[in-house]
Amino acid sequence: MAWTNEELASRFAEIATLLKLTGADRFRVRAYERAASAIGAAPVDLGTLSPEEIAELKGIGESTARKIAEYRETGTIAMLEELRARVAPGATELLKVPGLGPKTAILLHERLGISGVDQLREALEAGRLDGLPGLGPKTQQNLREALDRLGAKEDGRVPAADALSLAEELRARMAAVPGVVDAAYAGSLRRMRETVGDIDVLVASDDPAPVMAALRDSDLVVKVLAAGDKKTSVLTVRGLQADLRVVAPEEWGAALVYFTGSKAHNVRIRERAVRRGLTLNEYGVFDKETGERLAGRTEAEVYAALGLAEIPPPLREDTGEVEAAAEGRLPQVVTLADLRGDLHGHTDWSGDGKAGLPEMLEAARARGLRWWAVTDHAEDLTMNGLTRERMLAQRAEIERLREQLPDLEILHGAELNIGLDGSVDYDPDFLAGYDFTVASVHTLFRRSREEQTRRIITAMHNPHVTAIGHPTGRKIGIRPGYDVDVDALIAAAVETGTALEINASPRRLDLSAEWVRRAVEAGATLTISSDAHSVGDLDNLRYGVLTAQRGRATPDSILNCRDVEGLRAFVAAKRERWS
DNA sequence: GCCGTTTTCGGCCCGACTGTTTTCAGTCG
Repeated sequence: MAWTNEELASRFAEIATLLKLTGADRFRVRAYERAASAIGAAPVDLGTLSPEEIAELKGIGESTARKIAEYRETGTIAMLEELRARVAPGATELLKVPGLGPKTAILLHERLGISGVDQLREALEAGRLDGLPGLGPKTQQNLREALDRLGAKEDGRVPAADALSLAEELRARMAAVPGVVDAAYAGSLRRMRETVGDIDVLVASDDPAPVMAALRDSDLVVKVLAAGDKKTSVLTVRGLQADLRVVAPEEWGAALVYFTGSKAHNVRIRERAVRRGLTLNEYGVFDKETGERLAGRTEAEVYAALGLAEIPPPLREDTGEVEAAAEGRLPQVVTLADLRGDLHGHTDWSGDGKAGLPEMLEAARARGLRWWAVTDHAEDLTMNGLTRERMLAQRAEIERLREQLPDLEILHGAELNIGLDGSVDYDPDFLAGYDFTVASVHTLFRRSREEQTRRIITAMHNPHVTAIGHPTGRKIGIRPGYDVDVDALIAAAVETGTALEINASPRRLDLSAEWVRRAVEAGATLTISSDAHSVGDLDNLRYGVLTAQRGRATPDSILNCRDVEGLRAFVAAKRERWS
């Protein structure tokens, strides 16, 4: 079964871009952009639906449905081919230059025949842009600098893992400025997208000037891109743009909604506001007739004024969440407060753990967890693994610590290694001594899809394997992971009663939100696991929760939302059924 | 091109900032 949505979405996005370059009506362009996003986010493979069913999806009408059918039948779309023939091949890359939009791209092409960034560079150097309307010396200089930055990075987005610490640092510095009531990072980072294009920091204060100055003068900033009374944009040391917006405290909720996005979500709720005789902007919800202010201090207040339940940030992608919130059928997604324990964590008993067992346990307890599974590496991982003897010694140590930490339940587990044949470390009797195990692939990534899939499914049939760790092995921005049929893993997880991990490390987020959604729909049980190697890593659980929210997972799908008896019952059920 | 608490046509989100515009267009988010 081919999964064609992503491919289709990119074709429609291309149509939208090409239409812009032909000067098409902007609403028509927006319709294609919406169609692309609706296709990309559809929870079912459009290859399996009839044209009538496809046209029922929000944002997809008759015309788009016809083009989808055409693409399925012929492998292409005539309109797209015509546009490709009309627009010069390099023209779309002009739109990737910050500050250069469709109007300027068309102007450059019509007046100077420019249809690519290299041609633009040459024309700038030769002074051929002089005298064109709207392209004075400042604009030309901005274009030169934008072209230089464009050459320095491959694409504009970086893994969220690379932006989080900088965002947190910026937030903390802004929060420390006198007069600041609240500070948060927003944008795609708050929605927990896997990659982000910039960092958005929002501050509530009645005195914006010192906050703006604190950012401009920061040692984290290499260039100020724009500086106004309400908004400042800078380029940071890591080449990532950061936008700062300061609002009054009573505007905080409205600004947080606006700055968190997504853009498509904002457009959707503003349309809803207009239909109800209201105006929504970053300062609040207002009555259109009287101008009276109706909401703005909190996000919940803003959504309520629009007749909506509060929508968790990861769901704000205009993929049906607004309609669901209006009809009271928003999924009650898992929250950090729902987590009672953590099922994957390391100590310095493993070669790669950085903190001692007592420290890790105390840190888990301090974060409000009721139980914590110690899962150091098993012996087959030669560098970091523990022998049987060391494992038994650790178990004895845990026994002692249980008396010292009466309000934290300690589970003794292990992170097992899945061999190429699907076997795991130790023998069945030894494995039966663990309270819980997670089994992961750590070696031989470059095997075929069939081998990898068979390997993991075989491990799932082991009665002592409770969960599969980081099921695809990817590291965002570093490596794609091994080739594996995740749909088959999900089916086997349901069949065998094995849990699938949502590894909460921002570098992994594995399973991804898209796979979480499909696993939840298939009825699988998931874990949200920190995979902590240090005390601070325990805070990564929140990124796992946000990923689970993006995948619309509710607490009943998440193993670590159960109390410890519930967890033990899950482990026992699988052992009894398959032993 | 899509869509309907204004329902099959006439609308389609809203504001900040920049530069070159002497009142606003273009771009961005």
